[in-house]
Order: sequence, then structure tokens, then C-alpha cells
Amino acid sequence: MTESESATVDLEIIVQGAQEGKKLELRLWLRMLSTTKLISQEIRRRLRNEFGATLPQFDLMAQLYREREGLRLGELSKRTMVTNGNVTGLVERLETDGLVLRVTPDGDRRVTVAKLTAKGETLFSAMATAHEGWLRDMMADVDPEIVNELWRDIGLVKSSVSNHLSGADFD
Amino acid sequence: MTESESATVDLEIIVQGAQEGKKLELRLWLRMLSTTKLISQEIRRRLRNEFGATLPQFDLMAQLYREREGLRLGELSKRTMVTNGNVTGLVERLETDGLVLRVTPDGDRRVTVAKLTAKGETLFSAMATAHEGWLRDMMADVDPEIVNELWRDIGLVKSSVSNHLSGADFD
DNA sequence: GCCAAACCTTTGACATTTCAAATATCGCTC
DNA sequence: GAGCGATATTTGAAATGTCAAAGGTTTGGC
Repeated sequence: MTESESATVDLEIIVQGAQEGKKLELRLWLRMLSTTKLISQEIRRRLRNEFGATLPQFDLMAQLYREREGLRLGELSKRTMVTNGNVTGLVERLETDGLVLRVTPDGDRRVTVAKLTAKGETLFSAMATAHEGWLRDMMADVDPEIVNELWRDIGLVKSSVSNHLSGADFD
Repeated sequence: MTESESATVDLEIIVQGAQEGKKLELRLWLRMLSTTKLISQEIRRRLRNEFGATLPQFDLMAQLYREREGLRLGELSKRTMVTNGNVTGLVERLETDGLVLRVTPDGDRRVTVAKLTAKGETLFSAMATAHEGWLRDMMADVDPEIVNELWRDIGLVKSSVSNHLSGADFD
């Protein structure tokens, strides 16, 4: 029935020779990537089954939920880490579904501001509650202390990566 | 250098109220996700600029590089965590580029086996070397001890998640 | 006021992604 | 040896994703 046959897949197979103390970073990366994919797929499946929504839509609405006055599309693009062109279509579809509203402010006609509708706020609120529970469940076997450490240490990775990007990625 | 002001996008904004000891799992997830996106985008950019390849193509070739005799498409699908239908198109394009070969074994005509060509092996070998270096560079500021810990602890997360999937997904 | 540079969004071409349904083949039972 | 269920891949529709180029708008220098 499910399309994915058996899913404890292992992207990490690529490495295999890394246990000798070399390629630690590659090994970590592959495990991060496969774990993230696993969690994403689970969340996507549940969002779809229980709310008929997609993960990118959820991500976008999450940003708008925090900014009730709405956000410019460029700002949405930065916060969701999605390209401008992509945001255009995403917002378009959400507007069709009546979850998001698009407005052009008087001051600057280059700008489009997206904003959650009442319907959008209601839906997102429900999804967010469920979403948080799913994550708690999925990570139930992990000691909260470890969760905390991971949060802190992944922050170190994020900082390091941010400081070693090739493309000009600055504000 | 904290990532807060300089360009490092922040999916984590969704949380904000989590620092009080609640929603630890959500907070971790958002940081994992944003970090993974950041690294993925950097790798994608470099693969594109330096090799004219895409990340999914690289992932797929990585699996084939480890199995010189080739892999069935279903097996490729599992290992790359990509759906069957997706693998079809991916392999199709790689074959067009002369990097991969498709063969139907005599024994079972339902099956398609994909295999790297000599050209594919040469290209992947170069990409893999570069790829490993990129990761080492990006994580250069992180203590190797921490990298090791992260690898181990993310393994705990992965296990926990695997044991709490809704779809029947076991090996 | 004018114009060039900068800014914001959209568009278009293409690749990737999922899901569900369709195809094709194999294995087994009778 | 006909057919049924299981297996393996492909196909098709819709959404997401990147990138580059094109469209409007605004701004600043003159």
C-alpha cells in the first residue's frame, strides 16, 4: 500500500571507510542528511493525510503566522530559504485556497505583501500544534539532555558553515 | 560571529518561545532543518559551478560508484530515499549524458539495472573528492570531538524517529 | 525634471519531488 | 498452461525547486 517499501534507508553507505578517523565531517553530513530526510518525509505524510497541506506551504504559513501584518515576498524568500520565483507560485496557490492574501502597499508598488487570512490562521494554528506533537513523539526515545546538546552543537556547525560559504551570502 | 545578523537565514524563528525548556524537540528540528538546507544549497551551488551536476545526480552516482556491477532501480530508490518514479527520470537524464547505462538482465525482464559508465566513474571520482573537501572546509570551525559526538547523537535521533514512524516502515 | 542604477517580483525553462494509477513480468497454483 | 497475486518499473498530474532574464518601480545624482 505505501509506496515506500522499507525506509530505514541508508544514505550513509557512501562512506563506510570513514570509521578510521578520517572523513568525520562527511560521515556527519550524511547522517544529518538522511535523518533530516526521514523526518521530513514523515511530517510531509502526516501534513498531507491529516490536513491536506504540503510541507513548503506549512513552512511559509509559519512565517506569516509570526508576522500578522504580513511579509514581503522577498522577506518570505529569505526566511523560508526558498528562491523568489518559488515563493511567487507558493503564495499564488495559497491565495487560491483562501489561506493567504496578497496586497500591494501604497508606498511602494514594487512590493507585494503576503498575509494570512483568518482561515489561514485557524488552519495553521491546528497544524502547528499537531506538528509539535509529532516531533516530540518521533524524538521520544532521545534523552532531553541530548536534545539540548544537539541543538547547541548543531548551532556550532551552522555558524561554521555560514562562515565558509562561497557565494556572497551577506546582508 | 553569530549567525543572527549576517545573512544566515532563520527557519528557527517559528519557535522563539521555546527557550523556556518546552518544545526542545521542535527547536532542535528547526535547527537541523535550516542547517541541512544551508549545507545542501552550498553543495548544490558548487556541484553546479564546478561540475555542471545536480545534487540528486551526485547522490545517485554515489550509490552506483560503490556497486560497480550496478543496482536495480528499486534498490537505488531505497538507498537514495527517493521515490521509484523519481529514479526513473534521474537515471534517464544521466543516461542521456552518457554517465550511466541501463541494462535489463536476462533472468528477469521486469528489472532495470543502472551502472556507471567509465565516463561516469571518472566524473564521480572527481566530484567525490571535491565534495569531501567542501564539507571539511565548511565544518572547519567545529572541534572534531564535537563532530564525532554529533554523529553519534544524531544516530540516536535517527533510531528514535525510525521507531516512531506512522507508515509501516521497517527493515 | 531626467536617467541610470538599484530594487522587487514575476516569468520561463528545466530538474526534482511525491503520489497514484498503469504496465509489464514473474512465480505459483491448480 | 491459464490465470492470479506479487514484484518492478514507468507514466502522468501537480507541486516544489533552481536559475537567469525580463518587467515594473523607486531612488539618487545631475
